[in-house]
Amino acid sequence: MDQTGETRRDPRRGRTRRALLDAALELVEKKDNFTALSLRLVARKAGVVPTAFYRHFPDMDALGLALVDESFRTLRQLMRDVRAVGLPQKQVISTSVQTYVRYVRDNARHFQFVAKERFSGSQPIRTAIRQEIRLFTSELATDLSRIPFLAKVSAEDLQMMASLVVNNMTSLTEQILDIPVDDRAEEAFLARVAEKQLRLIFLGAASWRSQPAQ
Amino acid sequence: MDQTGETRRDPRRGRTRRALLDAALELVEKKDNFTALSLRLVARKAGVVPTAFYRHFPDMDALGLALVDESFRTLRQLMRDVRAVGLPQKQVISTSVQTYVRYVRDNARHFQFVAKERFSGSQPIRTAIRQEIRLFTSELATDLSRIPFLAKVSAEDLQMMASLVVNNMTSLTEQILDIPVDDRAEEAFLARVAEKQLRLIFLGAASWRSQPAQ
DNA sequence: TGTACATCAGTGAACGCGCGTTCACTGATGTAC
DNA sequence: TGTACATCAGTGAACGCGCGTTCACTGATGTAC
Repeated sequence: MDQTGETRRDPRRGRTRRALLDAALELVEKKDNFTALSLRLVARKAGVVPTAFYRHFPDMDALGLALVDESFRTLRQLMRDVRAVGLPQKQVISTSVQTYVRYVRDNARHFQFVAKERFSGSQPIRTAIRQEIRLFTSELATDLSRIPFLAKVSAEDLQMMASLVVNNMTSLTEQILDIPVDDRAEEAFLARVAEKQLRLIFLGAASWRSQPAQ
Repeated sequence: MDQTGETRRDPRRGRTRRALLDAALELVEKKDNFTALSLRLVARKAGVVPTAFYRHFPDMDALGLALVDESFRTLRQLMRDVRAVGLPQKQVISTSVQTYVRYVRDNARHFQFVAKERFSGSQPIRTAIRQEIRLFTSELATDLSRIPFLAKVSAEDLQMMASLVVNNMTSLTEQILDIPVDDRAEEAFLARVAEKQLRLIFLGAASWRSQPAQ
């Protein structure tokens, strides 16, 4: 009854689990996507025999869901940190984009995994990712509602604006992941475009309702 | 020398090729993604023996590239038609979104394929899709440059705006594909949100440069 | 601290299966006369 | 139009391979005394 994983003290348990997760992340980059991985391949990369896999996950889907969870747990942490610290209002967009790009770089394998599985993963994995993104968008909508010039925007329109922002950050993420890690020039260019896009969105948002049609 | 496919008159050739393409499209919906399909499975679904596959494509990647080509060829045709006809300026956004949503529904399998393979396909397939989207975005930027209130916007900023629009149409596409075909209410809701997002973008675009920062 | 025991992480052999690709073939179809 | 021939789309057997999963096992590690 008390074997919920918390009480299992064998240190190998945690190490091998970590090794399996890391092996999967590495192999996703090399083999196009997660579905293309085999249990045996992941076990081999992690340095254990195939049957050892079952000590940690019932199947590959369970491992994939653990990766989804990890990916968004750290992203939520980032958002919480940013909210707690607050940002200099002056270049809030520029700073946010810079921070985010660095974060994507630092967690490239997790973002790569999510980008790839968002549409082409197994049904449970797709559902889990979609749910996380929906949650994230709602949290952003709440943040937006606190911005003075958006005070009068309806809840539905705030969601609409939040998803506009999320769509474009998603696109930025995927573009960042597509360029070589050392191409700082291209990275800076993509960041600059994303900044402009966000500025344009907020420009539109600021005059929303006040003059809704062209 | 003259055997470029044009001169091969056996009617079975075209029929089986079509059957293979259709089989792959159908199986992509059922099996999560294209990489997960096997040559044997596609051949079986198309009603031919595995070896017959090689009469039409050297490997699965070649079939995938043919599907990418088909998908964007028809999309480009739609765009050309829209440009030729022109749209009533009054509800240009609303009409465009309606037309596009209907088009996505009518070609759901092709769009599904592209959405899934854009990030998780094999390298050649990803590259082909990316190239098509880049081309599409550039064409849209050209269209935007003809809009009077965008006449003074720089080429780079037009690209930036075009990619903003494409990102959000892409997201709309993927959301449309995710809901059941008969859920017209949800479909209408998604279309309405997309319309608002485009209106907000054009609102921002209209005041771009005239007052670049908030 | 030292020992005896229980737990369970990891092993290794075995299985049946679907895979991509090869090869020699069959027979339907289009073409030349 | 009718026939003889060439082309090549589709067949079917065979191969070696990596797969997921089963099972009985070994031995490292933590715990109770």
